[in-house]
Amino acid sequence: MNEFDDSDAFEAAVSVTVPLSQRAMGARPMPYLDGLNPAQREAVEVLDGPVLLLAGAGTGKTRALTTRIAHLLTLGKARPGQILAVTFTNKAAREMKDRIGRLLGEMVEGMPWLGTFHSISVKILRRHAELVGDATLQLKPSFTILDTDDQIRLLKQLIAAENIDEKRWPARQLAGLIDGWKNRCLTPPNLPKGEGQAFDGHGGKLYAAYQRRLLELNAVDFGDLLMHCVTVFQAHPDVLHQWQDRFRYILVDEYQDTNVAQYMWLRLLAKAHRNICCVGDDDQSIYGWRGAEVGNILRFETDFPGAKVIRLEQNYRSTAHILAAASGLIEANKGRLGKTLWTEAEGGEPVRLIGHWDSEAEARWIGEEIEAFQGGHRHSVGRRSLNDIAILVRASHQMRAFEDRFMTIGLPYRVIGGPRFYERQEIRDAMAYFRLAVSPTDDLAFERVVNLPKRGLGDKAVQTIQREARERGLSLLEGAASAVAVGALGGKGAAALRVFVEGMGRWHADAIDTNVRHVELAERILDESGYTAMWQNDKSPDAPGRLDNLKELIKALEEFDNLQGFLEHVALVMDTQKDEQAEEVSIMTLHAAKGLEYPVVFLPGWEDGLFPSQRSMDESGMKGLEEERRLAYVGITRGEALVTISFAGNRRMYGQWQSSLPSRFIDELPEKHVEVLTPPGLYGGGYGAAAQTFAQSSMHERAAHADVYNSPGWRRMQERSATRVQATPRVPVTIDARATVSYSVGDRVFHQKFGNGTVRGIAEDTLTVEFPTGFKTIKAGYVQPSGQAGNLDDVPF
DNA sequence: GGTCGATCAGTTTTT
DNA sequence: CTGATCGACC
Repeated sequence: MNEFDDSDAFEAAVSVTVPLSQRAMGARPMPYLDGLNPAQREAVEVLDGPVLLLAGAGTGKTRALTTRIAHLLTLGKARPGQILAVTFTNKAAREMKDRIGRLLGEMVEGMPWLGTFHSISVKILRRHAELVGDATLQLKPSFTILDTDDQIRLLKQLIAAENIDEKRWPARQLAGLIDGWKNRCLTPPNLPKGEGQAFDGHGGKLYAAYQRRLLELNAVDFGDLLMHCVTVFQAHPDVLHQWQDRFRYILVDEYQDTNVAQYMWLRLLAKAHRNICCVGDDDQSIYGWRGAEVGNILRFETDFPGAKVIRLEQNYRSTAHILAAASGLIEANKGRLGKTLWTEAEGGEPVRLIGHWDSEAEARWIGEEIEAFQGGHRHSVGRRSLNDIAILVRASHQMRAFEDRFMTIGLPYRVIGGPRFYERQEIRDAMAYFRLAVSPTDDLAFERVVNLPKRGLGDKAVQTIQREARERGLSLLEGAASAVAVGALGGKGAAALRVFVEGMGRWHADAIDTNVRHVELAERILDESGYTAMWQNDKSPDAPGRLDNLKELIKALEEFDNLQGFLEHVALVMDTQKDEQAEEVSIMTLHAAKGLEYPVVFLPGWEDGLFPSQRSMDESGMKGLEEERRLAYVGITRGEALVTISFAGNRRMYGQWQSSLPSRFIDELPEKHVEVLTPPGLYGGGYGAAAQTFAQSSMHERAAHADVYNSPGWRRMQERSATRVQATPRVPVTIDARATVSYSVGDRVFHQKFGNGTVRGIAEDTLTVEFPTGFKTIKAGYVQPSGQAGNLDDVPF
């Protein structure tokens, strides 16, 4: 319970990791040091004083970091509770725990201060909550953490209270501003005058009102976690000293992504002993748009005079061609700390470059390439599992072309980084019910679920409840009870509200009763409130999926002792790792790909305006362009064996076809390491004369009002490909469809995305299905026989 | 109070 | 072309 006395039992375990007896018997004392290269070894062994570890892509950064921790522990320089190790994501924290565990035996839970900036800040803040606020009102240690939804809802109320036209000044925008301020640790009183004028002159005032309201709700948002910590440290030197003493060694992952608040947080904690080791790569800084300051890493040596800078440059991931292409590109950026990645690996294929007629052709071609890989008919790279292949796009809307295409040809894929489990609507709704049952004063949760499922309680009823609550100084739930009692509400809404309030009373009683099993209680809340029924009665195609998610939520509850503990956990650890066994191609954004690696990588959409993104360049000029270039660098360096860059001359955007020029980044790639492929349909590609004629005639048409094929990039492609014309082999591949069920025309089938439909045609394993949204051609493996087969009511005409 | 149509905007995302 | 959001109407 009390993290202050850490885990002594655990520390005992560490000391026996390498028992003296074993050492005396000749066991190597530090086996984990074996196999490190000289730079990595230095990174592990220079323990005291400030260290900046510049770790290029694929250079064994995590290994160095985790080994360093193992080394600190083994040498007895610090106990586990005295090491602060910060990451940005829960995933990274989890991975570090796992790897330290593997290095030192089963001690995974022993690092209480290994976690994200936010989770560590919560732990710190809970101990000093009363120092946040003013003489009239302070935060309490039981504060709740608001998610983005709650935050927006709150801001909407405040904007309305100020009589501001919410249409011209949307709450989202204000949320963004406030976020930006908190990222820079600007509290309302410290906000520069000019900045406070943002949002039609009301920015500063609304910010102050918002902070006040949060305090009243005993709540904080994500930005507050860091900012409050910093302000507490600054205002209370005694508190700061206590933490400075505790954390003898500090390690920071992805330092290039830190914002001002995180930077201040770290500096304050490291000021006394200066044992801080920051790991990062200035070339992979891609989060400037959300407050990250590359300057933090560039300035490290000035911030910590005498800092030791260690470069990890030996790459263990990619071929020399891939590294050279990436390095050549990133050299165009100014103000880098500078690194030269190298590899011992020999051979490998150059980075491939191909231009396509349009975005559909691009998707088609990539689909065919992947099928060819799967069949093992392609390249030195050999046969590849779908799990080895990733498509990395600049913007998520690019994914659609691939999804559509892969759906049609029956190529299994997964999208990484979509809406996360705990961000889904049904999960948040359920969570709000649980929150309210646990803390009946959670007004935001009340507002979320009071009319969900529909209970006939609209804006007016909610206003009545709010008035009632305010007048009597009650929470909304109590206010609702009171409104029912005094008969402030008429009609059926009153009856429904009574049921809701009574139910909530029962659930709360059960929530605090340790004899009631929380998993069962959770299920009961969802059933008795009518929430489950709401989705059961919902006929939309995603309703079954939502019910599944709710089941999964209940299952996740089993790992906790009570609802309270679960809610606490979920506020910060908003991800669940689902086992990904299936063979699927991964599709994701470049941002989501950071830190990942794949043998085969496709980088489509390298067109000026899309990548680099026009908006980035407009908003941030050269800085923006450089960040885009780093993004390109991140993309290329994800690939291990084969990277393929492509662009399209035409792309459908907002329903309109728009022509585009190849990305300027293409011309920045070093030619020696690039092989230009000939697109099918042009210059005698694999599609035959008819396709070629078609392509060429259309090409002239296009050229009439777009200069795509006169662009430098395109011209150079033509020059390069003049000597080698490579036909694209088209290998027919049968993708193994899942369950083999046979269908006949007229059968009812269900599809995850399109819902229920009727089979109208069959060709081999491909079905033509009529969905409410239209006809689709789909591999049989992608649909299931519909449970409602034979129900004539559901069959159109 | 709920539903349906018009209107409008439209990167990248973690906690 | 989509999807989200808001206001008018039932």
